Amino acid sequence: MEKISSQITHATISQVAARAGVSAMTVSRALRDPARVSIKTRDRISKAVEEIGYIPNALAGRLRLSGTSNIVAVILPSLHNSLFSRTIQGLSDGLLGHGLNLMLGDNRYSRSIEQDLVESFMEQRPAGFVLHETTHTAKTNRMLKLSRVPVVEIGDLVSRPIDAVVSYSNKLAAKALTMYLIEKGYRRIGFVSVPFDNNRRALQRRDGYLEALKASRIAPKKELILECSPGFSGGVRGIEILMGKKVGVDAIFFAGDVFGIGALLECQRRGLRVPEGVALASFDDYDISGQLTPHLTCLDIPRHRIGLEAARVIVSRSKGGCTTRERVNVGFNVMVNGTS
Amino acid sequence: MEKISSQITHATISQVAARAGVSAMTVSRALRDPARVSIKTRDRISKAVEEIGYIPNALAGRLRLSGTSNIVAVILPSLHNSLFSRTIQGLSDGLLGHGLNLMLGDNRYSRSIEQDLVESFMEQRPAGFVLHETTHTAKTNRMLKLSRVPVVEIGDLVSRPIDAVVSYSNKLAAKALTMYLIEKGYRRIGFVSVPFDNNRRALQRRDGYLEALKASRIAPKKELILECSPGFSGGVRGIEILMGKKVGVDAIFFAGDVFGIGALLECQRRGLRVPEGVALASFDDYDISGQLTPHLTCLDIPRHRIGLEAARVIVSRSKGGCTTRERVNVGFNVMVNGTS
DNA sequence: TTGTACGCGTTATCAG
DNA sequence: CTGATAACGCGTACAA
Repeated sequence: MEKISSQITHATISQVAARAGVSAMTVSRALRDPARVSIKTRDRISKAVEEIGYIPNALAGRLRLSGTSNIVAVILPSLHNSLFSRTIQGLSDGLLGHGLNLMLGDNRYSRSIEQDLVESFMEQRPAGFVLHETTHTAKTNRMLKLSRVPVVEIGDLVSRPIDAVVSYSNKLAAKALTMYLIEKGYRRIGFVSVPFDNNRRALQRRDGYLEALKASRIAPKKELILECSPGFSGGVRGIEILMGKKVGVDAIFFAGDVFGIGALLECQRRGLRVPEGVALASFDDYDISGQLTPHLTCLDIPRHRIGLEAARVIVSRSKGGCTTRERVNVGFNVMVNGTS
Repeated sequence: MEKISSQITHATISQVAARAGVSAMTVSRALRDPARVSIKTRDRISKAVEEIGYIPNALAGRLRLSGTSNIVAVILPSLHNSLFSRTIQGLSDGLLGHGLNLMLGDNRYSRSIEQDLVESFMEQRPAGFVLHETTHTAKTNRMLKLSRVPVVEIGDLVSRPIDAVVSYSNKLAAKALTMYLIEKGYRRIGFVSVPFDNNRRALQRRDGYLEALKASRIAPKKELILECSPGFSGGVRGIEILMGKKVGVDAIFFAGDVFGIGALLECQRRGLRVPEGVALASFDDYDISGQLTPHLTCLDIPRHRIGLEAARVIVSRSKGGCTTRERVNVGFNVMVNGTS
């Protein structure tokens, strides 16, 4: 890391003080607790502040308070995903007005990058962490626990979070949607996921799917479970393979990313009727889904609310509220629409 | 703003020093410039660092350097928009490996919120600002100029940026796409935008559209220019109105948000053939566009690259590189596809 | 109501 | 190669 030189100039509190003809302390007070400063002095100070464009130095201020910054560190797997945008927006909404700001990083689905980010962010002494990932390297866990900084995990409703968790159960959600398909009469239900390797959420969803089958005494078939790489093309590929001659499915559960949308559009291109030819269901209700006909049957996950609640938890903890383990289940809804 | 109490604990450099049996200074050196510390000492120190889980305090460090933090402040109109996700991802990619982190805020399309954010972020003494907006309040301008912090504006290729600009010309882009439509033979070209009020980018796009008409000696018609609120439904509304009986258009340019997609889907629902019944063109190539048939004719704006280049400029300036006004034109492409 | 002294955790400088 | 000292900008505690 090279040196960060700079022509950057910032007025200091003593410059304001000099200009206003008072001590630095009086300026500090005028800014923080105006009532304890005479009106006359206060006016002179405000004028000086305006004139030289003084902006307090939070680095110094927070340091003096021997404390943390007013930054909340957020680490998501990727920034290029509209689901996460909704969560980020929720966080921003929830932090607004509490003097807390967002610092953002993406771990590119890698635990080791997450570890680097946590370390780097920790150097800023953030007021809290929001992590989408729920499984971490040992070192990441150690850093987070040692610092006792508020941590909210949001990717899955784990039973033993580091600190707090705000999420939904990926497993139960997947199970619920699968059960719905079964009740609806479908028996050969395909399951298309992003690659399972090391992806806890994907595995949880698969488990949910399998549990639903088991509960209904339907034997799972290996050839009905697919791993596809993210993107619309994954959904297309899912249709290609599962609608191939040998497999034979009557419904497909697209359990990740934008697979469901890609699949629905591919069906339309193929002239394959949905749900008559094959029923489709997917995780998450994207904005675009509602524009397609038929509207995709899906799981509605309150992504924005996850951000909002995570923010609430961070705010509460950073003010010294609850400090015991906390689990917030935001739940999910099975949205029955036209593709099933 | 209430007090931020905290049980948060962080080891200090002197604790490491005590444990390693050296002075704080030696620890600092061992971390920053290992070559100047004997191997033996260095090992003892690393051990101590590991044991107590020491993470440097950037607040204190940067303060001593009387300088800026390693945070880059980014302010976008909204976080819930996949275009901005691409820019954010580009920024993240471009900052990666330079020891700079992202701090993020959304101004909700309001200049006064932007002003508050700039002030709040400035308190963190960021290494630079990236602003999507190109018109600011007087105070915002003042704060940014006074601090001499690197600023990159990215929303439009303005001629006199505060500091630097990395963008494309909204006007030329809109003009180019309109010209293309005209050359293609269309004469009654509708123009659908987000509301113009105070939105410089929207106005620039309209100007480009009007210039293209003028250059081709086509008289602009008021009834062909529409303002719709953001979202797919704006595109739907555009179709509803412009395809109504009285208007009569042969092509429509959707100059904002996801209008083009909403419009194309609405045409499909209506059984309106594209481009035979009406040609469609839109700003920005969304991921989903390529999945629709026909693929939308559009302007391809390199959103990710804008983030990347903006990051590059910030990095360069924060290292004391170029400090004169800088304009980076990332350009755009007219992507001719099936809807025209 | 206002000012002084000190310390937050770190690092540049200079001495040893 | 290592340590002592001072200073970064601000706010608590106390004194005036």
